Amino acid sequence: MGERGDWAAMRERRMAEPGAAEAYDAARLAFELGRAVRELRERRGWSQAQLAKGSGMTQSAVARFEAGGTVPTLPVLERLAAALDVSLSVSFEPRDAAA
Amino acid sequence: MGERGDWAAMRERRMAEPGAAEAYDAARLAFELGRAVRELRERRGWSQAQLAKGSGMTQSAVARFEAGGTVPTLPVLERLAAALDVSLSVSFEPRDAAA
DNA sequence: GGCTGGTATAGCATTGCTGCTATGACCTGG
DNA sequence: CCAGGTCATAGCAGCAATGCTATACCAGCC
Repeated sequence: MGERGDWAAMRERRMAEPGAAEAYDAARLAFELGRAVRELRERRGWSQAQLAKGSGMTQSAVARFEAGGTVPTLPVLERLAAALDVSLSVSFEPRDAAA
Repeated sequence: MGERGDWAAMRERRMAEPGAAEAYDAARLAFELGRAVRELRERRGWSQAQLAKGSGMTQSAVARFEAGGTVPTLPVLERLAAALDVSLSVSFEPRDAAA
C-alpha cells in the first residue's frame, strides 16, 4: 500500500514513536471517530459536501477527518454530531467497563 | 464575581456569541470534563502536581484544564484518563438516549 | 513572623487542528 | 469523449490548545 498521501503516513509514524502510547490511542480514536462519522453520513445518503455544509466545514475538512488525518477537536465533533442529529458523548469510564 | 481571571471571562464571552450553539456545547463539555477530572483526582487524594506528573503535563496545565479554561484536546484527555486509570469514551449516541 | 504545600494566573513559544482554495483521480451518464 | 458528481490531497494562513516558567494567593503549621 504505497500511496496514501502524507497524513496516513504521519499517523503511522506517530503510532510507531516510542513512548507514544496515549498518542497512539488518540490516533486510533481519531480513526474510529472518522469511521463512525462516515458510516452515519453514508447511512443518510449524504455526500461529504452536504455534511460539510451542514456542519459548517468544507468538503476537504470532512474528508481529512473521515480519513483520520488529524485528531479532531471537540468543537468539530460537536458540530458534526449536530449536523448528523446525534449527540456526542465524552466521558471517563471505569477501566473494566470498556464502553 | 468580579475576579476570575481571563479565561473564565473568555469562556463566558464565547458562550454569549450569537450562533455559537455548538461552541457553547464545547465549552460546557470542557467545563464538565474539568469537573470530572477534578473529582477523580481528589477522590484519589492527589494534588494537581501529582496528576500533572502522571499525565505528562505541568501543574498549571492541569489547573487550567480543571477550571474549564480551554476546550481540551483528545490526546490530553487520553493522557489524563491513563494517569487516572480510567478509560476515555468518545462516541456518537442516538439523540434520544442522552448518555 | 517565616515556611511549605496546594492552587490559580500570567506571558510566552511551540505545536497542530481547522478553514480555505485548488487540483487530481475516479465513476457514471450523456 | 466530455460533463458532472464524489472523494482525496496539497499548501498555506489563522488561531487555539498545550508546554513552560515564574509568580501570587491562601491555607496550615512551626
